[in-house]
Amino acid sequence: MQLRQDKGVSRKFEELIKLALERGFFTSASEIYSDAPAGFWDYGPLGAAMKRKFIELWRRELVRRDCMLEIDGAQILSKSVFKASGHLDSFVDPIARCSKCGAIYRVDKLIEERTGLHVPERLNLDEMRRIVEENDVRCTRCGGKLTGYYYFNMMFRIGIGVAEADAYLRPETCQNIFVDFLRLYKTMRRKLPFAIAQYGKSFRNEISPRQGLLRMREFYQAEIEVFFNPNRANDFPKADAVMDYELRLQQVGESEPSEITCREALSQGLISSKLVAYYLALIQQFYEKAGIPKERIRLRQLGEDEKAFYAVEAWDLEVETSLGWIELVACNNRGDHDLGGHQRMSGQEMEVLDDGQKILPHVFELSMGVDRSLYCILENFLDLENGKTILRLPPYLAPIDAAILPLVSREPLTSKAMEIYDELRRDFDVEYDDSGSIGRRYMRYDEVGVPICITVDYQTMEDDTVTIRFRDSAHQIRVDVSDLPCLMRGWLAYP
RNA sequence: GCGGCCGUCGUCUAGCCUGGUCUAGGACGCUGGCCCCCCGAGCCAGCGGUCCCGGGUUCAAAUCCCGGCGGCCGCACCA
Repeated sequence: MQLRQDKGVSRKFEELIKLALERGFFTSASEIYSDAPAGFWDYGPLGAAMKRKFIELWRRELVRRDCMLEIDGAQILSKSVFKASGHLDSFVDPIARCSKCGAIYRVDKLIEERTGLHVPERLNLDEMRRIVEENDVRCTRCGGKLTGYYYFNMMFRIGIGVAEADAYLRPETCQNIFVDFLRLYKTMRRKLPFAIAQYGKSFRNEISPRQGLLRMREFYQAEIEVFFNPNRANDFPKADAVMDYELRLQQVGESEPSEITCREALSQGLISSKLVAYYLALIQQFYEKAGIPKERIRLRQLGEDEKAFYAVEAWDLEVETSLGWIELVACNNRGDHDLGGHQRMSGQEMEVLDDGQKILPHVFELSMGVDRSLYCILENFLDLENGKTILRLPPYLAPIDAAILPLVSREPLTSKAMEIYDELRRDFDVEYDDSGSIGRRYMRYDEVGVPICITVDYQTMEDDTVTIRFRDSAHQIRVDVSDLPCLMRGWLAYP
């Protein structure tokens, strides 16, 4: 049930991009230059503030809730890291060029398209060339022969120092976590199972970035890597608390998700272990806390042909938008792919003691696309009814907590409003605004999701009370100025 | 990267086909003033445009031609 439109992007997508540009959520990077490459975006003040609040929710609902360790790693990592992780060899597309017209093709896709033969993921270039020649696969445009076979690696390669030694911008944040695993395990005094989290930038040289924040070349990930003993993945008492929680699972071959408790999913064998069930529950709950309605969330199981090269079990958390279902979190069981790879490559033994024996931990990850998540949340709460734009964000995700507005731009109301602004602005993200009629200002702040407006009027001058006007209902109440900090903390509180 | 459509103030757009009257017009927004107002009020003034970039044709290019860059959709890839 894709909601994808036949023509153009959705109206909501367009309105959101427009709002983002006009009000400072995000804008394309290098904008004023005509050579600005696609796939790079700058967050403006409101976007940066909202992202900060989103990450704070992530810390609250995942990192702190589950006692994870959070690190902040380098974005440039050595070539060896990516040899070990497999990205150097496997994070590639096989490419060939038409010798006549220069058209560029993905060889595996072209073979499948022309011959119907399925090309396995890890077939090497020579074999692909052989298949091309045996089946006389040619350029679809001019019929020319294919030449110049090579692998296009989606990592950005960079040169370090004057010698320009090969290194790469990380294509996923988690490699730092794997490389640092043993030191963290030893120094932070953890026992399996435990998780390490990281929020930061990743870089992928996408062939064709599209759709604003949804596919970028430089993007934020918030990743969680859970290290566990594969023999004891069901010895996991923490999961008991979520056993009756209903996951919205969509298995391979199904077209709709179905709600099923963790307990039931485990007994039917849909999920490999209690540990995996627990983390799937946590991530689904996180998006519910972010305000996405449950029926717009699904955990879709990936088939063999869809999974990343390192995954042995994979679920994507997806959210339904006006553009269709968008993948926000890859939930992958990476097995021992990463620690095993780094152990072989570095010679550093990665095995740890658990349950009386040395084992190489397996990894289950929750790899979240932050920018995509922000898009989906913004779109979800964008209300365009009645010719007005109201961004009905949960208060704890709103970039601005409150606006402080003198009813009219005249003394002593302006000074009084400024006084309240001075009083609040170190504890809250508040703005002062006396420009334009009060109605216009209410609308202005509705558009960017400010949940409450604090209006200073003539009565304020008499009894030190202000009008509180709520974004979602437009209802007003009167409160004492001295009660504002306490009341605001309540209105902005997490659920 | 291919194919289709497209690119004019912050945003939306008129003009492009039929080159000159365009030193590019309007609306919304924004700024200042009057007004002093509890849900986008009104009036006045103002700011704001490399017409995506580069080249070509022409006496003359937003307009015609070529190349590039970018956007959207489709193919594909993915957080």
